[in-house]
Amino acid sequence: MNTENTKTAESGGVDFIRAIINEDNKTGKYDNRVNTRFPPEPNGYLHIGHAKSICLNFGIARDYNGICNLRFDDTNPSKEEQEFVESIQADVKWLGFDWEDRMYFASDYFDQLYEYAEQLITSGKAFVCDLTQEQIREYRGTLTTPGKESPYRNRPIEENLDLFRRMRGGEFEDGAKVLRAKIDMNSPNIHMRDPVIYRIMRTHHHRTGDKWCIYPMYDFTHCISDSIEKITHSICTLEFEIHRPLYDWCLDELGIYHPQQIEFARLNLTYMVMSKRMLLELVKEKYVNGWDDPRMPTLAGMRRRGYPAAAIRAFCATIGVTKVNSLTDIALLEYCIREELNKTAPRFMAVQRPLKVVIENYPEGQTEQLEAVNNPEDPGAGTRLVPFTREIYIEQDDFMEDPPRKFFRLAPGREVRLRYAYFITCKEAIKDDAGNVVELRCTYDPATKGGDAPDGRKVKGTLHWVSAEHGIKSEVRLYDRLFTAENPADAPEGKTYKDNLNPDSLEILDNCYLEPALGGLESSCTCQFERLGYYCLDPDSTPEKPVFNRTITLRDTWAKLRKKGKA
RNA sequence: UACCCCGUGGUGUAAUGGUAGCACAAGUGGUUUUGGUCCACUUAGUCGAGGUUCGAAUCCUCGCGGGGUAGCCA
Repeated sequence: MNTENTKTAESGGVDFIRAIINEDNKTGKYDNRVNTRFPPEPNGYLHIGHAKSICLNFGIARDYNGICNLRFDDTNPSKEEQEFVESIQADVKWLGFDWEDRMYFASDYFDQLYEYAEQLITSGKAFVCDLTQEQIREYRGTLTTPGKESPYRNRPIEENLDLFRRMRGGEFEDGAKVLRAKIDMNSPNIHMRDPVIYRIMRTHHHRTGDKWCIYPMYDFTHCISDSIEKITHSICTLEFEIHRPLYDWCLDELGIYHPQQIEFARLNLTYMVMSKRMLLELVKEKYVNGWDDPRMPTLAGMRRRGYPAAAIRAFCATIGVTKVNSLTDIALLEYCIREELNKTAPRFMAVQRPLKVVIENYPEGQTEQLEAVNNPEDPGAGTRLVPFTREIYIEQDDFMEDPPRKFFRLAPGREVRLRYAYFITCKEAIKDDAGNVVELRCTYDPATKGGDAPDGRKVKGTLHWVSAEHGIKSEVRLYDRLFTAENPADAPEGKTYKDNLNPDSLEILDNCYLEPALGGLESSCTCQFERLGYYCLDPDSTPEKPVFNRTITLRDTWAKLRKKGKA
């Protein structure tokens, strides 16, 4: 077993949590055991922020030859659904992690949790309180003023036990009574002011059905669940820092095995929101087309968008783990995606906005099969044949009638290379009545077959193309950032994050042409459309009409030049 | 204004009392049958003031700034 972690391929190095574990292993605190857990509540889909936690927890287990459990924190049935339980499992697996036979549910512990609650009552550390919700709030005090004790605080133990059993038995209305830990109403930490640990709630639970009408609260459940599972390091996000004294209190009062809670800063990404409430709203109010909309920061959305799991893992390793509240530039994620895809994605040619080109001196009816490289980064990927004909499509952006200085593509009288094919020269641009260029008449040089001129002459531009006769018609969906503000959740007075929605986050192109090899593509594979970007097949595809999602564009220095007005 | 946490280039991080480094972003050149990739280079940082020390991003004090916490949510 590794007791000291140094560096592994997928972890960024020794973060502060691994440093704590190294120290614990030095002192033998947990007998050099490492057991983490990923504990989502099944009330929504997992997002990239969860990926950070998953990579951390499963990554630590991997690095120390320990184990990581998947545990559903399902103690509030009013928000939880089986659909989410399933999507969470699918997403963790897709990300590349395996909990093996260790999938647990907090609801599996309801019986034990109940016993521990009785134990707390018996030791005089918990009481049944009849105060209303509003009264409890008043008695709690505020951030700057102490609370005051509930009049029910000193009920005899036997009475508390009896009342709690009758709560479980369904004798009282929802909300009529709660079980509270008896700690300290003067604590500067509000979470220690006799926190509620059980409430009456007649809600059907997605796993335990109607067996229970009382449900334990997070603070009581989580520490005990960790204890039951013999977790060593219970890693959670910063907002639970203030809950740690309660976590420790419960386990100490119960006198049971005591894991160590460690908090880290959650992920924030520019131009994205990560709150479950907001994501749920985007879905319910149809600002996006479901949880797996490719614009969503959900893992399901990113998967559909074509982001490789390896890229997300690399991203999580790159951002590191600290306690600093931060806002990570989405460009870093995009870099990781491009880096992964550049290595792995097979290349193809596709035209998004077609402009017909007729090669006047190319024989009518002739088809040549030209050899194209599948991936210049991977010689083992081999080659394929692409059909070339007299009429082809090129990209509208690749022609300008009156080009600026630094435009290297096609223009009247100019010669360019068609990738893997021939040099062509533009002879004439044909326009419609409105003056739009609708067709180009060109000639080709037969001696340049394959793309090289025997006389050594050079061209500045190389264009992608698709045979008009052989091209597969397709729909392509172009995605842009969902929000226009760097930090959409941080909206000005009177506005909400929804006012920061980008109205142009989705553009649908329905007249695109694909080279024939794209017809037999596997749906799970993200490929490159040369010179355009990375794309993947969407589940909306039909045999008649494939639909592609643009995962991300290639880096485009030409677009950057134009944007800055330098060209 | 109570308690807790956190402040290193534009962004994310490393340096655990001993040369402030890496990545992204930005920019400049080179290579190139993808204006991709790749390569080289440039810009730019320890929140502030004291203190301890031969030596401080690191330890101490006081400020300043940011975040969290008042669910019968997690």
